[in-house]
Amino acid sequence: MRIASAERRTLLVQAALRVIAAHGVSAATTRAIVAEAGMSLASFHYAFRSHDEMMRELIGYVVDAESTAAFAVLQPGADIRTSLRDGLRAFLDYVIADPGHEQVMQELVQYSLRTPGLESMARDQYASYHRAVAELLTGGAAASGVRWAVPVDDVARLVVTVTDGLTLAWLADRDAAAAVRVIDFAADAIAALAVPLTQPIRSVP
Amino acid sequence: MRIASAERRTLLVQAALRVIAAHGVSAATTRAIVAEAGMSLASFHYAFRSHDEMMRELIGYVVDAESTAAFAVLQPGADIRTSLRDGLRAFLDYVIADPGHEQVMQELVQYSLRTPGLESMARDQYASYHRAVAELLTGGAAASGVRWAVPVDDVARLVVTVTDGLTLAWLADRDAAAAVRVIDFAADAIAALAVPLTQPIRSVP
DNA sequence: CCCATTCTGGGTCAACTGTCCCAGACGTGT
DNA sequence: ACACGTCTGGGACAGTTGACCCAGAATGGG
Repeated sequence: MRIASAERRTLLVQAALRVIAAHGVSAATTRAIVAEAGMSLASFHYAFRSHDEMMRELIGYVVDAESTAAFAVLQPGADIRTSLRDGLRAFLDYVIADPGHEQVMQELVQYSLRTPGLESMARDQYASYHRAVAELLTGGAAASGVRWAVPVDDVARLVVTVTDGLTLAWLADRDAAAAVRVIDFAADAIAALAVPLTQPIRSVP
Repeated sequence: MRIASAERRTLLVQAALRVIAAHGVSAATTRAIVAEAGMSLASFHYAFRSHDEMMRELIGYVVDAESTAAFAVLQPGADIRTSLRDGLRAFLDYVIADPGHEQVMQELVQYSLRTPGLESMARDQYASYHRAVAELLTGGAAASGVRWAVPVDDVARLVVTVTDGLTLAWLADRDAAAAVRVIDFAADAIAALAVPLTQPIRSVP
């Protein structure tokens, strides 16, 4: 093999993610990971200097993956309230369909916060969320012919606050109906922050 | 000693909580806990059959503690929007003052969700939160001369959703100003669910 | 004061962890 | 075909973990 060096790192990271999704961060031991990847212990330490180094790369990997996963389809013409509601419901459906994935994200944030030297990665993870949602909100507003009356970054933080709270509560009590009620309320409330875009915005009125 | 049996269990649980707050769930090993409690290994296994049994009791302990910790002071006469905003801000101040505590709560939820046989404790934890917040909301509404236009349990879930999302984001990026903006928005939006209580409610109008 | 019960100190055990090592298999360029 | 660098298998290591065991200290009732 020739190009395997970086690729095998990715294979090990993905195997580690499968182990974490199935049994949690604490079960992601070096041996469990290589077993999942079908490799031997020596291969692991040939690709990574240490288990910690692999975890660092893993967190960077999920942050990148998350920031490019725009799991919302913007429908031009729909009003912003409907777009928000549909987007949040799609997110909930996704969590319900694959609870392991969001649980991994939550666990990795905790892991980052707890591991010396990795605290900044938790910040990066949230910055990545906020940026992705802000882009979605900007696109959604344009598609609905509105603009945000407050900075879009603030609106993005609201949305992420809701999705996080929503996810945690659903993971704990699996009450999807209650989650939908939260979504409908949040969509209404957040949509109220959008104002009609009658005129192109100009700097000096 | 005579009554030490139950008391020593509590002492060990509290020592375990201190260890978890300082270094996370994974650091809460039997030896670290007895060191924190100033006991010997034998004492631990005299009080608890196993480390797992202690963790189960620990989670029950924090759920009980949380449900009786009404960390909000209701001010009669204040309007409900102000009460909500002040209550949420007080919660944020508390998180900022003692980040370890809420981080422990988050970690314990993840631990419950991951540990076979403890999944129901995560549900209990959230049921406990929702019940406590619902009581607070009922009291707050009464103190402000309003009533909730939707079931108070739904309002409670909204509040818990916000506090969870708020806490996670702040733990990650420590942006208190952004958290306050979220709070102010949430207080406005949720207060809109309250309607004036002009008449005593009667079953048949 | 003595004795039975309750507790503890220290040692021990097997299991598991991350890490390392080395002989040898593999593929590649010549 | 050959030699060389790249990789892997299996084994080993020290450290840590949860659990246990037993002799003996502490304690309180008689």
